Amino acid sequence: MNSSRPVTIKDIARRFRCSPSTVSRALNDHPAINEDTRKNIQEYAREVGYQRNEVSLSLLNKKTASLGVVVPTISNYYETAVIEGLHTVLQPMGYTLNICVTNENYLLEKEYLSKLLSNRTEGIFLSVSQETYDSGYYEHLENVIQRKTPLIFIDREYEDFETSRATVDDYHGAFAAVEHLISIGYKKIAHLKGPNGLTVSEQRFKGYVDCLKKYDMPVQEELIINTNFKVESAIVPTKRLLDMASPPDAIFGANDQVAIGAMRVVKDRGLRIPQDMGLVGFDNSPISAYTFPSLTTVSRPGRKIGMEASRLFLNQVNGSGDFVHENIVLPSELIIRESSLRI
Amino acid sequence: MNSSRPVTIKDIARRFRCSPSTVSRALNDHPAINEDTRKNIQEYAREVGYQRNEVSLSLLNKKTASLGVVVPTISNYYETAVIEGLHTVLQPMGYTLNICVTNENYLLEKEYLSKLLSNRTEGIFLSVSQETYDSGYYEHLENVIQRKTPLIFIDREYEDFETSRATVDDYHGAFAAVEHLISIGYKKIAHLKGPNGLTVSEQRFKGYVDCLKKYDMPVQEELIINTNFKVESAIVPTKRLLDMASPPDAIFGANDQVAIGAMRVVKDRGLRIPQDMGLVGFDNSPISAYTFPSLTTVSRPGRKIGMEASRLFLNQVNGSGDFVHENIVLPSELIIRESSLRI
DNA sequence: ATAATGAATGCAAACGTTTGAAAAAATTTA
DNA sequence: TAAATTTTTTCAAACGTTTGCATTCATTAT
Repeated sequence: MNSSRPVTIKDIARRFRCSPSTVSRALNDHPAINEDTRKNIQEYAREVGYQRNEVSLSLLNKKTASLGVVVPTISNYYETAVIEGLHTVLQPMGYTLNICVTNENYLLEKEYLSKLLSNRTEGIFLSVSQETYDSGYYEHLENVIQRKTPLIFIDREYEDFETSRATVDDYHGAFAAVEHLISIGYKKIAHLKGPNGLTVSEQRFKGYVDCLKKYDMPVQEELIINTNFKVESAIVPTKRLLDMASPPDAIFGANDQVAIGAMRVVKDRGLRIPQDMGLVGFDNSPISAYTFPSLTTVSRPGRKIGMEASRLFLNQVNGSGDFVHENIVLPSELIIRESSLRI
Repeated sequence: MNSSRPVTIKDIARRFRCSPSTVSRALNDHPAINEDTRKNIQEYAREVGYQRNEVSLSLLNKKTASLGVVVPTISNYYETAVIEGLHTVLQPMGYTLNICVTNENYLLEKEYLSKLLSNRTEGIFLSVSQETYDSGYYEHLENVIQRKTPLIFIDREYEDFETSRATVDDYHGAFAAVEHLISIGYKKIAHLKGPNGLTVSEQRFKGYVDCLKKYDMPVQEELIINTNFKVESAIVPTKRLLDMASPPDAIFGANDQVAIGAMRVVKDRGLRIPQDMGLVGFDNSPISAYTFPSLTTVSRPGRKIGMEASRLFLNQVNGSGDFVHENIVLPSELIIRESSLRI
């Protein structure tokens, strides 16, 4: 009663004066077990709250049914949507997700990967941290590759690694967003860029630049300012844009958060959106539809990414040895709302 | 080279024609091992990418260093803040967090708890799902208690369970919010309530009701409408409020999301905030400071809750047997911003 | 009664690691 | 050179479970 040691098969065996094998078979409904024995043992097991020790089974079968999800953050809508997608597919298959948050920190990422391998995780979904990306380190991944643990990149990738990958087409999403602003008639479009070095930031930035070029519009250094993807980080940059001698008439934010930050500053200055200033975000976060005015944005199918990534993993696990890595790129979709609809 | 079986201590022992014990001791810097042997073995181990199998160690030591975090959702700011708090304290201590999302589903919650126990998780942080709460089921918890696995409730609780618990003082937060609206001079205050049955919803609701009563203001059924805590769910209810013969002049939203939904509807109707309509939310989510007007709200220290919950867990683990359960209630704080500052 | 069958159970090894105690090997001391 | 000491290594058991094979026991057929 006061001993909290979990009851084991051996305990039950002692109680019934039989061998552990018999108990194991009884609990697993093995046919070669006497009906009465089976019933008695099962009943007793239920009574004393027996729960099979999965750790020992993992050791025996070399299967842990657990997967690692290593992400830089979980405080954005998109990341949680991805996790939800992974969950939707993998949970019903008996997998447990081990979510590790690196806070964009290389050392933590490294430690997590090592720990996951030590715990014999059967697969790893990785969105590399910014620090890792910046530094160009990749030794911590070699171990994963060497061990042939399936590794699926989410969003961020190393070009020179042979792995599967699921990504949103940030480039074309950004391109479409800027093209839309141009089509409406905005002439001078600024960009609140995401953190340097991240694939998502750079791809969106590239979409922005290429679109301007396509329409023979100048790409002006002073119209491109960095943020860290958080609301606050858009405040100062936006003020700087508005303080310019000839300020932009539209802003393309690298995500909804910074667009919303910009929206606030613009309105504070008494400018009207979209008449005086056009505004586009990225993510299609739930709140973007309910700002005032509602925010034109680019949808990013996080849930789908999670589900696709799961599929890639399952392919790799179930497939034969000569498995070919896939690179899934899901389209992003421009969602036109009030913040850019100047008539 | 092509065999992906992880290299074990036995493999290394074979290679050096020594016993596994020697290898184990060499890798762990045991003093009774010859310096040369140690160096050779360590070098070779590094070369072949040896990583200790933690599963076998878990079995041996009956320690898994993994903790379960069972929450209904991770798509809100608050929940992720809590997880971050847990993380901050527990990660450096070597614990791995196993995050399980129940989607407010009883069966899933039950399955997760059972799985966590089977995996010999050393502690569980639980915010029970709404379904569980509604149904009043608790058998799935008995197992946890019986096994003496430390169980820390976060926010939601069962009154009749002897466990530790960390919570925000929703009641007084809500009370303060409504009192603030009254002090400003708002006369008819509506409430966009959270899902019925949840402690957080009910406590905030109770704070609202009690505050009205304190100031001899009537509690009117038709001014209290349910939402599901999401932005969209505030739209129809707010419209219904505004369509009333004599509509309210202030709205207290059960969280920031619904307050922001309400804000949108109110502005669509051409009403001014805070002049024609006062508005208060709950959570102090990052975006609430940057809406236009910025949203008066009640801060909810999610990070702190996570850290406190960690502390409760550690107390229970390190403490002596005659451990007394603690019930931490952190204060929430009214953050006054523009949406309620009618002068 | 005995051999042959079938049903029910037990034995032992395996998964990978650690660890106290014993053994072996090397070194020092007398 | 033998004994004593120290250093280094090995043995064996343990963690909890499963499973092929061997064993026991009861039943049936001869």
